[in-house]
Amino acid sequence: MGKLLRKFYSRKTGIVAQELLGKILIHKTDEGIISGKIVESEAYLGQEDPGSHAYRGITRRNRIMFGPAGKAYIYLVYGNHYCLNVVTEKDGVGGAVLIRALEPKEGIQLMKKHRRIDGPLTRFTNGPGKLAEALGITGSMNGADLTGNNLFIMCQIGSRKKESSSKDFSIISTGRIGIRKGRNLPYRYYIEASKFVSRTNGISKF
DNA sequence: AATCAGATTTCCT
DNA sequence: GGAAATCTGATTA
Repeated sequence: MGKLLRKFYSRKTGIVAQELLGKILIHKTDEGIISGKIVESEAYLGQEDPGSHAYRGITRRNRIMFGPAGKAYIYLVYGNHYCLNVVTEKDGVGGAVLIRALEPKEGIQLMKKHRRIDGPLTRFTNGPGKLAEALGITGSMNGADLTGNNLFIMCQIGSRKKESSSKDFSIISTGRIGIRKGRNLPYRYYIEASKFVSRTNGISKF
């Protein structure tokens, strides 16, 4: 039940992506705490991964990916949605994990307000753009330090068991969603049987 | 299931 | 200058 430290993030992107499943993402806002369990993630590697923003080296947009691990890499996609990634790997190496879906925990009312919707809880944060909006995350937070006190990730919310590392779920891996190059690499991971993932029908159509 | 508008930045030519 | 972009919600059939 501790906050994840830089040591956790500063490893291979694929490992971090899988180990983030089941962890709790927390955003402390002026209005209150908003949090959820990470149930879906995608690994985006460095220069060797054609699907990654880092593929062509450092640019103005992706420079955060090449910096120290444990920072937030946030960008605007398709003109209207923000995506939250956590930077991985050693300083100087490109890599990040896209957080694709959460299971809402705290701040449900705030999520509802931010998203301006009602309806089933399973649709509050089942997509990268949705969860960023629900948590109040915008591009102005690009580069935020996840080892700080406003936006961070924890092992568990007050669990009495000394669960340590015993995962109580299986991980499914598929191709990544919404990209063209490198789409068949199995770098998307999600918790089997979770009702809060963005989609369960495996690899998206070609 | 399939299509489409929305809306804006980034990066390559 | 222009294509492409780690998406979502609504509409059509």
